[in-house]
Amino acid sequence: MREEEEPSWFARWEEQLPPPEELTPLSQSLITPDLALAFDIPAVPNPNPTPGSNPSPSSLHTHLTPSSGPHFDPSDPSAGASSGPHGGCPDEPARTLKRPRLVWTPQLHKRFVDAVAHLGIKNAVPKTIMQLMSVDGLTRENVASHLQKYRLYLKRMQGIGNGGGSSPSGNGSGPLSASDADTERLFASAPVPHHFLTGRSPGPTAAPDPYMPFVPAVPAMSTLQHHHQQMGLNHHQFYNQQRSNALGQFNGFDHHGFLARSVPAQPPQAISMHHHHRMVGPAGIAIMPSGNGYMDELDMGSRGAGGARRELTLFPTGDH
DNA sequence: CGCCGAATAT
DNA sequence: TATATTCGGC
Repeated sequence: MREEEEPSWFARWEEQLPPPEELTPLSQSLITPDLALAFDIPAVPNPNPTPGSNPSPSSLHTHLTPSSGPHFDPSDPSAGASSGPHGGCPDEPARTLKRPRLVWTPQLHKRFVDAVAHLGIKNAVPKTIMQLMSVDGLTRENVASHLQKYRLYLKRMQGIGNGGGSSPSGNGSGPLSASDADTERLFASAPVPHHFLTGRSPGPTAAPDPYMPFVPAVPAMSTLQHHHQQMGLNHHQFYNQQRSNALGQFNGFDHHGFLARSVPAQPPQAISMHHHHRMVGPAGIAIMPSGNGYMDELDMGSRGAGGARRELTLFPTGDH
């Protein structure tokens, strides 16, 4: 019921940008695929050395697919080690190698939703969404797959006539599975724009939604337009920001060149593999006090609950 | 052909 | 399961 909140949409975006720690894992794209496969480690305790002291082993980190750069040169010194003693395929064409499954974390999903919101459901197609997201390594297929699921999710909600954030429980026409719960938490982590459910399309006139600041059909991405110091960011700056933060600095090798070691140790699969620990109420109801389990800085920042508010609040419970 | 979207596969 | 891959239609 609060709607007068209209800070800068981009400000919010910036807010959502996860700290470097969060982005680090994304740089997985850097390591050569074959290396990752070679290292296909079944279990690695804590591949994410977050100095903060938040031993949450699962979720939260977004893994990006290894950027299959057209001509990526995986000449990692450390990486080279793997290609040597194996005697499999000496020359490893990055292509034909399977990328690790992308894990859609709340952050990634948020970007996804924002992009879709900006485009409008009708105009939101995988390729465009992908471009808007500006996530390095993200493929059209990745987005398409997620989009498909997202659409189904929206559809369900439409039927229920509720928008945004609450579980469509109570809907007798749909057996709720654990899968739904999981999915819902993810989707619930990002607010669903109004026009989504109403099937509205933001025309050129654009509705006064906090989601549609401008949205060019496609970022012309022309040369740079230096106009720093501007509150009303231009698309370029906007996107630039995104890009920088989205995947973080996949460019630089990790702090100490340990990337080779630590990264392959973090196969996305492994993460999605074991996620059992969940706190469930006696009645079997998720104990999500405020609604969703994921609480990014966004929420906290807005609320200013006062008290502890820093870092991502995965799960308040360190229980395991 | 590329792309989208739904089905299908893993 | 969630995500990837395939397939048919524009």
